[in-house]
Amino acid sequence: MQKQNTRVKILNTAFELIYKNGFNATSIDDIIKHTAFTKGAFYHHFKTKEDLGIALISEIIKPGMEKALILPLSTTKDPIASIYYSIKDLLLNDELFDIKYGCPAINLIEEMSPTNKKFYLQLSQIIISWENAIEQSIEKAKQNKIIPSSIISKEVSCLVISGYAGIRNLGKIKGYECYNTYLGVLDKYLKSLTINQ
Amino acid sequence: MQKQNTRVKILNTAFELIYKNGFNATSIDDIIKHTAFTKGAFYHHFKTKEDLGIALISEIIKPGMEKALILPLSTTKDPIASIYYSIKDLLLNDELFDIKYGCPAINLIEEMSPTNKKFYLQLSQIIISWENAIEQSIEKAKQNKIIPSSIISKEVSCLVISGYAGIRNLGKIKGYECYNTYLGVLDKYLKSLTINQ
DNA sequence: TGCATTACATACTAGTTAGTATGATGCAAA
DNA sequence: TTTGCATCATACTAACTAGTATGTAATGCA
Repeated sequence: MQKQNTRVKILNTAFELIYKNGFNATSIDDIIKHTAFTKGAFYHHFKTKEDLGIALISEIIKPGMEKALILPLSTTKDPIASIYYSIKDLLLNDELFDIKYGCPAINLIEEMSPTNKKFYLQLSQIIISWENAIEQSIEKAKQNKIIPSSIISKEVSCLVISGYAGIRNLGKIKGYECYNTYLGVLDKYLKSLTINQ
Repeated sequence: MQKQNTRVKILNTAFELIYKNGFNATSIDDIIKHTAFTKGAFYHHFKTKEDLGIALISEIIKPGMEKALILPLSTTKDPIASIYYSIKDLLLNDELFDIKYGCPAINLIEEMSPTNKKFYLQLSQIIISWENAIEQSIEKAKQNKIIPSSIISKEVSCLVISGYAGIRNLGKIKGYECYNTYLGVLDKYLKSLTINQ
């Protein structure tokens, strides 16, 4: 019980610091300084710093992305609208995330995936899952005659995901205004795919 | 003459290492180890590591982005096509960039702009310049009756730039295939704006 | 030619880094 | 009660970090 508590506390503290400053720029001393624990506790629960990073992804970032972006798509009657609103909710209403620091998953892809294979594999899974969820939504919309069958679902998912990744990057330098602009054009794009626009 | 040479050599070496590994993960010792010079040379030409980073942006990254993405837009007769082809050229033909490591400018925005004001200001300028160039292209296309005046140029630039930033991030985990998919949907989107599709 | 400045090289420092070694405490089962 | 394991704390190390101090060779200029 207390074991889980300590581990989770360290993990949450690490998440916040790494989210704001990056993985390499956040030291283990930094992390434990922000908790009531010491280095002994850290290395009791995590084998290495890399181990902490992997736990961070699989236990915090991945569930968070799934809850915000994937789950809404699998339970909806209006797949096209759900793509839009899941992203809108995440960008405008998620209190956990600060526009200045972007998206935790995208940040880690940027920083770690080119140089660390374990990070690369974990982060790939998140993106591929989201990609699949969007593509299934598009196929569902085709079946429901909401959008024409000529639409290539892979292209839609590519534009949606790259747009999300990009706007979370640009938000760091342009602020909230660009989120609203992006949501406006995303909405128009998705509606332009539908048969009765 | 030789002074410029040493500085430029250090700068180019630093660019390559920082492009691949990030700014924080690249040490000054790393950089000079990849040149024929020593720490004395480094600190003769650069006041601090931050100073090197700023020089990197203004002397290598900014001119590179302007040449690849901004200049083609200001000298063309077909502004919409130029937006597409400038990005296509950069993604598929630029030998300097490796898909695995993304875009140097986007990488630095991701890593440094939230925590370093000088980086933030320099990198903002690049994005704003590109944004303005795209918006002017859209306005030009409106004047030439290529696209309807109802199109909001700010929205187009937002989708194009966020798409570029995002796909250079996703390229790190998905490889070249996603560049082609992205270029396909970018082409379709831009053509969907035109009057005679 | 003499001199000052530039352009480096070498050797250092103080602080930080991930990770380890060892010890203390509590708790659960025997 | 005692044994053993889990849960931490403290103190350490070796390697690395940005930056400095100081010296020296080359270069431009009077």
